[in-house]
Amino acid sequence: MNTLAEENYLKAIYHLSLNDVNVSTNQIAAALNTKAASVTDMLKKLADKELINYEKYQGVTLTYTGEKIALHIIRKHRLWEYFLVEKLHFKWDEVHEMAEEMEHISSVELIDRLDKFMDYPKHDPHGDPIPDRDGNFKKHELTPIASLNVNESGVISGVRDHSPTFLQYLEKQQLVIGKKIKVTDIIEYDNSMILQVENITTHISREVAKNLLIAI
Amino acid sequence: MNTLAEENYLKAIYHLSLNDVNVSTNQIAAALNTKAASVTDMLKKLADKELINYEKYQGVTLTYTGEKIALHIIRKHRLWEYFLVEKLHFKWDEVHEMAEEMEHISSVELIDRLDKFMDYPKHDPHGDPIPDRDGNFKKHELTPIASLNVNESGVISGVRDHSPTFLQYLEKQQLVIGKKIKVTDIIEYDNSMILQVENITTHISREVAKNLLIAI
DNA sequence: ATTTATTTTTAGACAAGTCTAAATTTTTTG
DNA sequence: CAAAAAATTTAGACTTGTCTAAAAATAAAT
Ligand SMILES: [Mn+2]
Ligand SMILES: [Mn+2]
Ligand SMILES: [Mn+2]
Ligand SMILES: [Mn+2]
Repeated sequence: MNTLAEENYLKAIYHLSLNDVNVSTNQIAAALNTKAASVTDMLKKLADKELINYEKYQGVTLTYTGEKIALHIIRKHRLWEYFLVEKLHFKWDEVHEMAEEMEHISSVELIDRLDKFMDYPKHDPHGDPIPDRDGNFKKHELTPIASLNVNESGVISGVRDHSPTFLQYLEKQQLVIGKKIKVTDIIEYDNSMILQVENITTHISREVAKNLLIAI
Repeated sequence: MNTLAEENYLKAIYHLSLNDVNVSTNQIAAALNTKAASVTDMLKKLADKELINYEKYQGVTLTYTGEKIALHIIRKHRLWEYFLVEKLHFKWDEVHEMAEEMEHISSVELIDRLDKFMDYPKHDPHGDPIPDRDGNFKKHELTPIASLNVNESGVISGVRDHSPTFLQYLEKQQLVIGKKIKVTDIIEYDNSMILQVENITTHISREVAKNLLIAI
């Protein structure tokens, strides 16, 4: 159907589209660790297949079909991540690279059965929503802890940075999905925040606060 | 590490090596649905990497390293087949094509945990042995039902033909792994065989008898 | 509104893997 | 054992996806 490279481009374009309506050649190149010239070549191919809308120098958007394909790959990625954590007991910082390979397994029946096997999980280990087989999902409105004021609270529900180092740090601080937190103080000097995480008090930098998301 | 194409060649050579010490270019081409010229190109590459012993016009054998890699791919293939049947409830004739893709997922830790998750199965859904992480397995000595005489019996433990049509036929006749069978008669005219499978009497052709394996 | 800087595209090349057609080697056979 | 047949390798070409370097277009800045 589509090659591995094409799938990776579609997925990257989808993710970049969440921040910008039109996605630029250079953004894609950066996301895929490749060069702008290579991206241009691929954009032509994807446009020929009518998976993206592409006008020279103007950046791209996904077509309806392109978005469906991207969402299906993301569905597979997140279901496999859930499987790896819930069934094989990997930690949340260990699964992304494996899922990058597994998301390209083509069988639709397989992924639907995997979904059922795990009882239709709604979110992956990082709190990201898992699209259903039609590509639909509820996008939960999350805010960074950084946007809270003193005495406000919420439940940790997602991360903005998926890097293993960040995830490992969070785990060590017990700042994991589902934990209820409350901002008890904000240090004026560097805007760092003091959190109450259940019984524990934790001090996090502004940087961390920006990348840790909560539902209020 | 190795490309998808290289892995498929190594696996094909391994399987063909079970029947012939030296594997020929044409045999590999047939097994992989490709052309002899393409095979020659790849054999040079695999020889450069010291994964096969190759002398022009003489056919190939796997090196120690080449065989280890082949066995690791086969381990992954069979563990995923087991997973698909035992956990996702696919039928034994449905899983091979999916496993052809899944066998290339690279993580060793993943496959070891999958192995543990399923409690270290020894055979895949078709009765083929699953190598352990070091590539070791007990090769069970199986014989085709065709080699039995009247009144001899055994337990169905493997198949020589893995095609969906054959597997579907066997399932319909209840001739599945683990069933005890006894040869009650052999028809002289066409060498077909009458079997007692638990309470049922079944009549199978010589062709089927040759491709259905039992442990005695 | 030009000039400069940045982004994007084009041109040309390369590696992997495949193919067809032709040349070579091995095997078979009369 | 020489001629024919079969198997294998080489030569040259093509596709996919990538790259560098140069050209063209767009955006930013004086
Ligand atoms: Mn991920
Ligand atoms: Mn995730
Ligand atoms: Mn199989
Ligand atoms: Mn099998």
